[in-house]
Amino acid sequence: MPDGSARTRTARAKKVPAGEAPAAEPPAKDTARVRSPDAERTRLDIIAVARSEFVEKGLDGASVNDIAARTRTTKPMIYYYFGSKEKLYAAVMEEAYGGMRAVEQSLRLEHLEPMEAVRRLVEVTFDYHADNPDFVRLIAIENIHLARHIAAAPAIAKRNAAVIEIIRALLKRGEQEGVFRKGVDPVDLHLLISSFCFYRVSNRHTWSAIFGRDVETAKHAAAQRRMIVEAVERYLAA
Amino acid sequence: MPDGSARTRTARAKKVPAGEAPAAEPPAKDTARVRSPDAERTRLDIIAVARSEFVEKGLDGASVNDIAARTRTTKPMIYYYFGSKEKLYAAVMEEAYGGMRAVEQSLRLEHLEPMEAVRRLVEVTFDYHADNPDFVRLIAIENIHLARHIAAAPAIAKRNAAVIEIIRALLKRGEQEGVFRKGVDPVDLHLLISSFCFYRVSNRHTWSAIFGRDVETAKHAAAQRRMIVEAVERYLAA
DNA sequence: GTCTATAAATGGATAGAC
DNA sequence: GTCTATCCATTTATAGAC
Repeated sequence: MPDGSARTRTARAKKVPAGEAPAAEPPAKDTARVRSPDAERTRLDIIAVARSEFVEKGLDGASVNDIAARTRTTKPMIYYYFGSKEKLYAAVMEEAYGGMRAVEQSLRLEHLEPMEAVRRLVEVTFDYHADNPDFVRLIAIENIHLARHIAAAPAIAKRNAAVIEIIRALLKRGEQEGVFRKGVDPVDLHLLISSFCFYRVSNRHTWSAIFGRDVETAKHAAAQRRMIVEAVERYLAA
Repeated sequence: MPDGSARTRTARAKKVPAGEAPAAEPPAKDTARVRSPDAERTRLDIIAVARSEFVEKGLDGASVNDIAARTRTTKPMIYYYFGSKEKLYAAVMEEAYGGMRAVEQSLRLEHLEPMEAVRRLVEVTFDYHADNPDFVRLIAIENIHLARHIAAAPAIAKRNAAVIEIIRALLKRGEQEGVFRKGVDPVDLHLLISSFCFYRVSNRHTWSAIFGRDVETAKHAAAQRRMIVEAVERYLAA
């Protein structure tokens, strides 16, 4: 089993963790001091193309040949940089969570009334998923593969679990002010919010095939946005 | 593009819809009068094995070789019965929705008070998803493939859209009795319920990788079940 | 209807020159 | 670091005997 990708290694001193063949000294990838500007440019090019291919066709559906063809470089370079198709995919996954994380960090909910803060949290979560269907697809694909690749990269988990603390603080404040009920679990609340925002994007194809409704219609999207906001507000109300 | 699979054809009189090569008279599959009992047995055997392989590895990840190996028959037979890997997958998909549909039909909500009926609807939906993770995976996989295969089989859509009428009737009754608010869209309500029940199963792997919580723990499952019931009840309350 | 054997293409991955 | 050319396993799919 791979360790996620070479990216997680930060210290040059550390050698290959003893097990696989060293494979011709992979490029040391310090974000601080990059070996070659071109190398990093090539690397980002590969990641961008790979992301789009994996989004469209999944891990098994995508082919390294096709990825290489859309790159400015060639197939052996992909293996030189990433070692395998699966490690390339893992590198794509690692970047995928970045956006939502950034949004969550910029929320600054502590300046708002608790109920107002919840509304904002839900709306922001809704909008992010609606605006980033590629992100949603990547997560769905990763779940098909049992989250093997993000499970192998603990850094991802650590950074992402931060939302829970934001929600926990908000719940506590709301309880103390008497506007929220007591005993709500922050992880479960996050589940309630995320599930709706995610599912309406991830399952929009079966949904529109079965119910003949284009979920993405602006009119329905707005109604659904109001719906989840209100559902969460009412659920939390004291 | 295929029409879904040979299964949807009911009349023997109908010939191949003009386009592809007839390919050696595919087995006429009337559920009423089956040609050979063994043939139907073989067919069901293939479907069962294929379902399990597709569930585990997805459409692209599964291989016809592996499916055939686990069957009591051989690879050419799979092509004889289904024509292609993708049509075999489509046949699996067509059966996938059967269970949930059956559950919905047996609900008999009209004998319950509206609020009690909603609770029951939510609980049954929750339990079905929790007890059938394979079903959830198939739907997730189908969405990765843009629901191409169920979109090609309109019969699936028609049968499944029936829940909406059940919900619509329930909402109307609740409104008239004054216990439900007005103006709730039945499709959106179905979305609110389904999203939570589906997502907590479909995304349990990334979820447990990130939040380190096994969603399937009985304790958490029970809490989440109460949560979605209560969230929907409060959302609907007049 | 059911099998053995194989075609034909594509897949991931590398050797080795520069 | 980057490329050309290629290896070899695996894949979907069929031909053809029975």
